[in-house]
Amino acid sequence: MPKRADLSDTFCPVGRSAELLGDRAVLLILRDLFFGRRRFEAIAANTGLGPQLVSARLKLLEKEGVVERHAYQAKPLRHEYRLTDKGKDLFDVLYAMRGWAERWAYRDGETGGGPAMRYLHRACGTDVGTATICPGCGALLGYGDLKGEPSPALKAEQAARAG
Amino acid sequence: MPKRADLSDTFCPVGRSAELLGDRAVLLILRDLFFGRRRFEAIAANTGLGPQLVSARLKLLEKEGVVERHAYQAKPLRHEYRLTDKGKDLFDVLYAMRGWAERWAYRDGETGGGPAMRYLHRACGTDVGTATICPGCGALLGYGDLKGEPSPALKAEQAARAG
DNA sequence: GATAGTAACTATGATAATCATAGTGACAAG
DNA sequence: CTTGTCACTATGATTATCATAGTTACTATC
Repeated sequence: MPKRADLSDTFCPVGRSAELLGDRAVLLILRDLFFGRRRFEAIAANTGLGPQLVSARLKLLEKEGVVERHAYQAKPLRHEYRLTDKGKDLFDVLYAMRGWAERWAYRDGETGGGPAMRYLHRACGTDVGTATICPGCGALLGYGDLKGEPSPALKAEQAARAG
Repeated sequence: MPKRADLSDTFCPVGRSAELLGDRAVLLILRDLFFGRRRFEAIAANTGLGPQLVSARLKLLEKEGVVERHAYQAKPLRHEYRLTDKGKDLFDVLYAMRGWAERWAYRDGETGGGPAMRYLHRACGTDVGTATICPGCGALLGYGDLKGEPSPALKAEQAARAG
């Protein structure tokens, strides 16, 4: 790519988000962070992205205040990456993307019947499907309210990438 | 870029969405389509993307079943692009992106006080802010329920690009 | 105490996507 | 019959991405 046009000073809010989120690598890294993968190598392995790209994007996300680098051991200095509040607030975007894909992006029977990823409302145990409001108790759903459970097929895929 | 890794057969729903949505041009074009811009030239002018990119992405979106090409005149054959149901269902994603940006992506006072883009609930007239449930009447908000109104600054920017 | 990991990166070169700019085809209007 | 509009396609320079290999700083094993 050439020097891509800069959208960081548009007044359009979607344009501003697109500057950061309109990038496959950023989206995949955020997904992994929301999933609890905080280590560089774990993210690189699961996303399938090269270390150079992961490095560049984590630096960008850090600069944007979406993730924080955190040392988790000192002897050989090692860092992990954590979502900030600004980062956690991106959950709605990723959750909407997941909902759309569950509804439209799978051929019949491909997942073996259910969704590729099931979400349960922690408070009441209801399977929320792709809803943003719990069908069981009516509560508005956000990051932390939900417990994700990958389908067997997805779990197998992740295990294969980690090995 | 090299031949980018293919995510269309991951079982991860975010990965599948990212295959399409992890692209600045796609996001900007979708934004314009949701905004009612259906003509090639209007989209190219407003997004600032070159005609080649717009052409390529519209073809991709059509292939994915997100937009439909529709002839609006026959003499000189002219087409416009419309969102399909699958495309309209992406509203939640774009709306979540907009909400995040309104909350985090503007420096103080940059928009002149309010949000860069105001959304009113058609049914009750309430300004919904960045909520997904109407603060006035409690209804769940989707595409078609909302009326967007760009701020003066955003309106001026769009007019400048169209000129 | 030399070899083999482990984790988090950086370096290198080939490939391909993006941008800017210009051009095309079909018609309408002046 | 020249100019204008709309929806594109063509071309060449630039640069991001991928694949692969290498680096640094330790720890654990033989």
